[in-house]
Amino acid sequence: MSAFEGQMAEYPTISIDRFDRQNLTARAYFLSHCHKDHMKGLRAPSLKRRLECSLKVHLYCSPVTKELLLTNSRYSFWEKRIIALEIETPTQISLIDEASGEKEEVVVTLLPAGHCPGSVMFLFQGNNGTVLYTGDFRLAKGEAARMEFLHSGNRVKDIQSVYLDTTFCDPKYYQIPSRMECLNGILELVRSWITLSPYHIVWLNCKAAYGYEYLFTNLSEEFGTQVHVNKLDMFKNMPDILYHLTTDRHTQIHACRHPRVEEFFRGNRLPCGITSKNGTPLHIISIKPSTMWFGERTRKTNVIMRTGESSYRACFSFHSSYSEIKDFLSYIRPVNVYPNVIPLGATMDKVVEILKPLCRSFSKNTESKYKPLGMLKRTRTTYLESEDEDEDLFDDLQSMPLRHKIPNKQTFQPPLLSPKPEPQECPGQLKPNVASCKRDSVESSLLTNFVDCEESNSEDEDQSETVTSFRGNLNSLPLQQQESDVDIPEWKIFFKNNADIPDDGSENVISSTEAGTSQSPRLFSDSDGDSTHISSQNSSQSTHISEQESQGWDSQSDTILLSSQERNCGDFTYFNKSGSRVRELVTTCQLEQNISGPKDTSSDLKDRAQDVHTASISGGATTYFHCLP
DNA sequence: GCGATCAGTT
DNA sequence: CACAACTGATCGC
Repeated sequence: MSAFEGQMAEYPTISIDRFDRQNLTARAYFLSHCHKDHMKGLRAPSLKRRLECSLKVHLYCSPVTKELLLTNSRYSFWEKRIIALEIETPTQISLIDEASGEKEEVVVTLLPAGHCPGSVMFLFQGNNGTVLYTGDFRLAKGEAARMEFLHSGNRVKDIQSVYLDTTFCDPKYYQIPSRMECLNGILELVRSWITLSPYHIVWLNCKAAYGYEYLFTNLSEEFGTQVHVNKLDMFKNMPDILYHLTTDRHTQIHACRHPRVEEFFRGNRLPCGITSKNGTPLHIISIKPSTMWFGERTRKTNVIMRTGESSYRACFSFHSSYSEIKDFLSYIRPVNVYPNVIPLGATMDKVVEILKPLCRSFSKNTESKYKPLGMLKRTRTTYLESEDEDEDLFDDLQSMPLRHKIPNKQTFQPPLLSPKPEPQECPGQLKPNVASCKRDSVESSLLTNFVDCEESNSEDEDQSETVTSFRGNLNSLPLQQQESDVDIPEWKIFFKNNADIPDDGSENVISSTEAGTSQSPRLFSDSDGDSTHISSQNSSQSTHISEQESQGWDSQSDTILLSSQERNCGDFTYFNKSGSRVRELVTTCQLEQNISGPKDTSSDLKDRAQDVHTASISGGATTYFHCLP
């Protein structure tokens, strides 16, 4: 749960993900994603009143978030005041104090966060430095290196502060199986059940929250079976999701909900009420997505656990694991880091103690201030923190030698992908042992196995040593390029294989258990290492919102959008009130001056010029599923 | 009656 | 396995 109060030290006149108390006077609002704990105060009468008399105040978010928000009529009063910003499109925003007329410029860029549909991080650039607010995120190791806008040229931007999702920032959450491993485990479990007969039904016991959509779309795609949900109107303009959902209860996969689900389930009844089909009773299993984690040295990562006769838990996480968080932060190496979340059982101090060593200011204090003789330009690592007045006089090349951007344009590696699992390999669906059904992976058999849950996780382990032993590896991440590469810059790039689990090559342990008399499926899931193929590269979850959306450009006079193509030319592009596009040509230098203030120096200018220059990928498509499966 | 907050549940 | 939302009780306006 986010404990972020809404304001960042560097840009206190904007509020993010909080809309109450001191945030009521913000000059601009930002919403990273559509989860309730990030929307506190967003529909309060006090804010509504403020809005009525402060006409220049807007709420900025991704197009998908805007759509999800406005589907809820309680938020419709925002309609004229929301401005959807395209992903990875730097946009200049004027922060105006309506009383004094005082004005400050800031450039914001939305980066996909992989948490739920529409979820983004906000990268702000302005007179008080570059800061990153991550919102909630799940990014695999190495993803930061692939994010174009965290870089200037081939190097990481100089980021002053990161406001970080620290939900799992505790060594006990060292590793969480990758999205793909989890998805594969669930796919196999579902397959083993619904292929038994048309009366075999799977119920996904999901929370009422966005974030499971990629699970639904993958299941639907894999089995040609739409998923039953209570409500789908929020996806009316997202055909790639909508297509895989249904409100027709006659389907084998359900994700419907009911306040008294547990009692329903005990009575062999689905939350939507049905218990039989054509008079034949249904055989229902429940799968409850839950976060599972493993210690640093744990090899076996069972992504499916059996918790009862007809109940399973499946590994599923909206948030990055401890090692993913550290990987992300150690790549960015900001001067400061501020946790947005205090994990249960932890304290702010403890979290900061973990994160500080990954920041530059820490290096300054603890590492020797060795400077090679003859070096004309000092490194940032040594001095930076105190004052940044003059930092820009110095080239920072020295300070970031280990971090190289991984090119975004890469070719997707098909060999590991077997989009459709070979059905012929699963002749005996009735056979309890699904091992025969496993998909081939190139290097390792990817068994999926459940572990009975009689004993709760024995997996947890030696957490005490994890911190120290891990510390040495922090800068080692950029070398995962051998992974697949993709050409399309949007969410799909996250669907490739990431060797995000440290692999020391130990063996899988398959703990099939329980002779079980029922028809319960036998599933294994392991994951020793790299997950492999995913069912498909998949049905475009690139939920582009259909045309009429992504407008909302009413009263955008304060917003300037630097669109992809034009950025190269140093153009300004923005939208006028009628929604039509207006371009205003400026030179790159003019642009820089607009963005940066008096403190700017040549180096900073150079950096930003590079930003503009390198910002040319990612064609202008509308909107995407910013949940990165 | 509405909203904020808290405890409990899933 | 701890995410995120819902429910219900209580308090205040």
